[in-house]
Amino acid sequence: MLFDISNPGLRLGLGLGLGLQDQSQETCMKSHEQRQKQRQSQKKKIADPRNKAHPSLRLGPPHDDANNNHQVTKTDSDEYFNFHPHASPPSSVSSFFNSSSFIKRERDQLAGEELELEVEKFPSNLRVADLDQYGYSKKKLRLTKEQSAVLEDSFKEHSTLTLTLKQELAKKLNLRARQVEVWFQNRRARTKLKQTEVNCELLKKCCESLTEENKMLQKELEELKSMKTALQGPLFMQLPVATLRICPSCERICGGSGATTNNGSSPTTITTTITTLLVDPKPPHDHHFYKNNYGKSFVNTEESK
DNA sequence: GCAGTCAAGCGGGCAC
DNA sequence: GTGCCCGCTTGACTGC
Repeated sequence: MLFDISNPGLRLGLGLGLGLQDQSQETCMKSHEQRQKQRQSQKKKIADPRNKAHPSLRLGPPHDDANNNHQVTKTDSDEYFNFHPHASPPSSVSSFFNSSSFIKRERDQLAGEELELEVEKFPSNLRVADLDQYGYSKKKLRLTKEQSAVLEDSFKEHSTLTLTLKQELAKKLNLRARQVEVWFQNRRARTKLKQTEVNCELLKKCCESLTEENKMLQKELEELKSMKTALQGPLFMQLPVATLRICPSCERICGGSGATTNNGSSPTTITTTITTLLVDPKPPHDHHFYKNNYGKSFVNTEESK
C-alpha cells in the first residue's frame, strides 16, 4: 500500500503492508467517508504492534507529474538534492507523523503523485525526532524566491487555478500540483486577511470620526440649552435689545443688530418671538442665524442638503 | 523565549 | 461521487 507524504523535494510513500493492492487506483473511487474510514483503519493498522515486525522504508524523489517517476532509496536523498538544488527537504514529514496523519491525502494519490515509503522499515511509533536516525531531515519546505515570484505573478493574473495552469506551474516550478494548489489557497487566505484588516482600519477611523462628530453635536446641544436658559432668566433682560433681531426667513429671534421680518413688515415683538422659541425649540433651519456666535459649530442646513 | 510567517493537513460545504 | 475551495489548525522555521 502506498501513501504519499506532501514533499516537494523528497517523496515518501508509506507501504503499510495492509494487503491492499494498487491503493492509488482504488482510493480514487472512494468517497470522503470511505476514505476517512480507510484512514482510521490504516491508523489502527499502524498502531498495531504486529505491524512493527517488518519495518521498511523507501524514499522517492519528487516525481512531479511529468518527469519524476523513479524511486530512490533513502540513500539517494543527497544525490537527489544535489540534482535538484531547489528541492526542499521533506516538509510534511513532521506533520505527517506528529499529527498522526499517517495517511496521505487521497487527493495527491488522485493526481498520481504518490510516493512510496515502505513503512516496514520504521517502527510504528516513529516520531519526527526519530527520523534523523533514518537519514531524514524534518526541515520544512520553503519555496524559493523564484518559485514564489512565479506563483505571485500567476496569482496576480488569476487568483484561482485552472487544472491546466496548475499543472503548468507545477511542472515549471518542479513542484507537485497539490503544492501549487495549496499555495494558491493560502495566498487567497492571506489576501482575504489583509482586506479584512484594511476594512477593520476603515471602520475604526469611521467610528472615531463619528464619535468626534457626536461629541461636537452634544456640545452644541448643551450650548443651545444654556442659551435657552439664559433667554428665560433675568440674564435675558440684560441683553442689549439691539443685539436681538428676528431671522428674516424663520421669523425667530436671533442675535445681531436691527430687527426686521422677512416680509418687511414691522418687527415681531421680542415677547412673541421668545414665546415662539420656547414653544417650538427646534433649531433654526438656516444656521447663519447663530453662525457669528458659534462659528463652525453649526452647519448650514441648506448647504448640507 | 516568543511572536510572526508559511506550507501543509483536516473537515466541511458546495457545484457539477 | 468527485473535485475544489474555505476556515481552522498544526508545526517548522525565522527574526527579534
